[in-house]
Amino acid sequence: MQFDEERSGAARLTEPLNRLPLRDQAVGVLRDMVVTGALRGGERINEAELAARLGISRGPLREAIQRLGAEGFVEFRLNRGAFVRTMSPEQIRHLYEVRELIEVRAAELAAARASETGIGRLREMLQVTDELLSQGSDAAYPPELDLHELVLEMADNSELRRIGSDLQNQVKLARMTAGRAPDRARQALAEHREILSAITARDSRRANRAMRKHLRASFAQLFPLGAAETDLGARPSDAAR
Amino acid sequence: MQFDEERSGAARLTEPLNRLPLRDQAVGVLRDMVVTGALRGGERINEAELAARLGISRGPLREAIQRLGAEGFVEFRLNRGAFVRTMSPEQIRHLYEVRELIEVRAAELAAARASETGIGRLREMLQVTDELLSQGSDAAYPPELDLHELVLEMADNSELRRIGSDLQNQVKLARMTAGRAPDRARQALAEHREILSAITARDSRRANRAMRKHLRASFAQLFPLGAAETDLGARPSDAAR
DNA sequence: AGATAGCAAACTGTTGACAGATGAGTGCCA
DNA sequence: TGGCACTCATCTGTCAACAGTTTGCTATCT
Repeated sequence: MQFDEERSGAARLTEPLNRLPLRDQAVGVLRDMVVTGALRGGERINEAELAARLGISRGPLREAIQRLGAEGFVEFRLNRGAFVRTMSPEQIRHLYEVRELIEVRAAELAAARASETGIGRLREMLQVTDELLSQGSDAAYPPELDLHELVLEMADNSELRRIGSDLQNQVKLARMTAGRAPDRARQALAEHREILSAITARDSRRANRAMRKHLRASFAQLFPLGAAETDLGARPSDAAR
Repeated sequence: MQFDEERSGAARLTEPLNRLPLRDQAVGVLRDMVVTGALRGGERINEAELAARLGISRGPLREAIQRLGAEGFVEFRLNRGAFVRTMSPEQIRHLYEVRELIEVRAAELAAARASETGIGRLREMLQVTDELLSQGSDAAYPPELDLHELVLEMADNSELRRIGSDLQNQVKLARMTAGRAPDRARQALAEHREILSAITARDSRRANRAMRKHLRASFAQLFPLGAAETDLGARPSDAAR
């Protein structure tokens, strides 16, 4: 999100040819710490201690914390510093409402707009998905393969991608505060398969329905009851262009 | 966005009872400087000079710049610092695509969900709008009255509001880079009136259409040609709940 | 004259230290 | 024994200075 070279995954404190500013490395590490629970919801961030732990000084760390703040990972209290954000069930419901809006449209656009090379990448992922499905239920994607990020990219709209990635982060935070839920990996894979299949077939309507179904199931898993509260309707829209 | 007390408008470097951290005051000032053109697109931000101009040191200023970065107002280059972001015509098109998605839904939800007191506030704004319409064409809303923010608030979804406000900022940036366009104030007021009327009547379909029409006209003004490129369809959706 | 290597100024990235605020703990008083 | 004021350690907010990089300029060589 800041430099070309930055990747969203676990940024190590190593040194590439052009080592990134400590601030940017810290952003990556902090994001990971929040979504993995190394920093727990509601916990106060002790700057001096954390800086020492990362082996940097408070300056770059404070800059990183500001970024986390803008991304919704932490909140600030006057003269008390930063606290890891917790999301209320209502906020999580709101989040999934917006996520559905964004990602369903992304799936539609991906089906309508994806380039040939893009379709190729989707096919690869589809193949990986099928292999995982044929294997055991403890299957998991390799970490660099993320269906939602891929769909957002295929949609070919820089702003949609920016917002979508932001929401992906929020979802990770929501999963932390809501606590780990029962294993849904296998089910999710099957839903992914349907999404991928629809997009590679360039079928916007089917992509719409498949993504919507997937997201609602994902939400229902977080809150087994009351999932039907959001009634946004599943009407497909005409494809763009 | 960071503390309760922060307001989005022109934050002065004064001191309330609990004076905000310099960093937060700087965020407000910098946002204003970008959207008013005091800092021009593409311009490099000289930290030492700007800090001196604001009467603060580089520390808090750098933290503020990080926030601006996360908000999309500035971009970073390694060892070159921060530069005020410019948006390409394509990025602006993308922005308006997403804005339509978000704000049209917000208008629908506002019509469906707005509380009685919320409807009251909308009626007030409707009245102000009518007064302005009956006056000269140089009429303008008082700065604290923003239809789009109000609609986002009425939609009663914290995440939708967060994303929507973010997009509002992007739009301001887009207006700067696209340059001031011909006077559309009067036309915009009429469109606002239709939106307000629809929401206070709790008519989601009409609110949908009115907001969509308004946003497309707003986009067309920035790019008089090629506005029809985004063909997202104007189908109304069922109201939520 | 044009190109190139070296130098110096300017600026970012980073650090450590100071000042003010917060809140937990302590002792005093009713 | 319960409540309250005070004290003090801890931590955030802020600043000033140091270090490494980038870039424009100058001088030299071809």
